[in-house]
Amino acid sequence: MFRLSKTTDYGIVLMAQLASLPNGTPQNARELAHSSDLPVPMVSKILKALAREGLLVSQRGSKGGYHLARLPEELTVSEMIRVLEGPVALTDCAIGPALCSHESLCTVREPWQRISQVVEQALADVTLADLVKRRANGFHPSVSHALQIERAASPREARE
Amino acid sequence: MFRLSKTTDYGIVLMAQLASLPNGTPQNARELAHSSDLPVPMVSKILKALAREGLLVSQRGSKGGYHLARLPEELTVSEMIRVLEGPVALTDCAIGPALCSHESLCTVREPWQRISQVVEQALADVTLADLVKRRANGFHPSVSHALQIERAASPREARE
DNA sequence: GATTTACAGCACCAGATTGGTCCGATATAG
DNA sequence: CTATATCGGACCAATCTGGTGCTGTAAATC
Repeated sequence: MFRLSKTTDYGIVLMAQLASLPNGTPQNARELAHSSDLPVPMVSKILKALAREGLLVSQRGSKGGYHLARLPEELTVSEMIRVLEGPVALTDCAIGPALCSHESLCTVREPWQRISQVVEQALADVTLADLVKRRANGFHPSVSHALQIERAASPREARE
Repeated sequence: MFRLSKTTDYGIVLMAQLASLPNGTPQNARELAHSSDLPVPMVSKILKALAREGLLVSQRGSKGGYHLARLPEELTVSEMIRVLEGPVALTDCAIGPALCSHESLCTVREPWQRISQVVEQALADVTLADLVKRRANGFHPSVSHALQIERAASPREARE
């Protein structure tokens, strides 16, 4: 269906939740699950994965929990997706060579690689900090920036 | 895993195959399956869907088959994906409002909508014709064009 | 008009995803 | 030191999507 899995979706929501409070404040799985209204086991599992991959730091024992391993400005959506569901690529063959038995016949592999790079780049242009910016001013600079670029630069209608 | 489904992947390969021969020449399911080395039942099913959705025209009876309903230049990757797997959006909540029970709590919905639009736009910038262009000159203008734009316009490293 | 050829729709199976439980390890509080 | 709170990992069940196959029906040819 070309959607992010719930695991990833939830994971990013949780990261955003953690990013919205002062860094260093540990938050435990149950609290996070409750404040975002997500199933506890799922949240627990996702947080473990994020800690294992080094995006979160875990603290055991009472008063323990998780906190961000890096500043929200230093963490891109692309990276979070990569950690939670593997490399960003629209097709398997876009990841690299020798992964698809049809390579010799298939004429669309190279275009897919390029398209995947464009998508990856778009996702790499948005940081966790961008996701957390308040709607106070109703604007998210870097995202809408990227959108403007895309729109202005390659209007298909105008090319044809 | 954030991949296109095989259905969509195969579907686009098949469309490309059809686009690479003179329009109007009908090609049947078995021939297409054989020339792209894909399972016949799958190919058959995909072709049906594409015909039902108006991207292909089907011709029954002997000497029948499928041919493109439009010129390859007039058909975007975005549209093929939409037909084969639904609207392009990274999360359900990016499609529209009132689809997720967490909307009131969730702070990342609007950013997702914008990101999805960027991705969609990137996919809308590539036409079926672009996918079929031969590697003769080793270059795919519009795709690499889009990539250049992205790269040049928003280098995260330079902004920070 | 009978035969052949090919599309159309329905039903089934498999593997991934989601959500859950339990127990062991570890750090803090008192 | 002991008790408690929390992470870490293994394992499991239900659901859902995606992939596959079969049978029926329409169209073209001869």
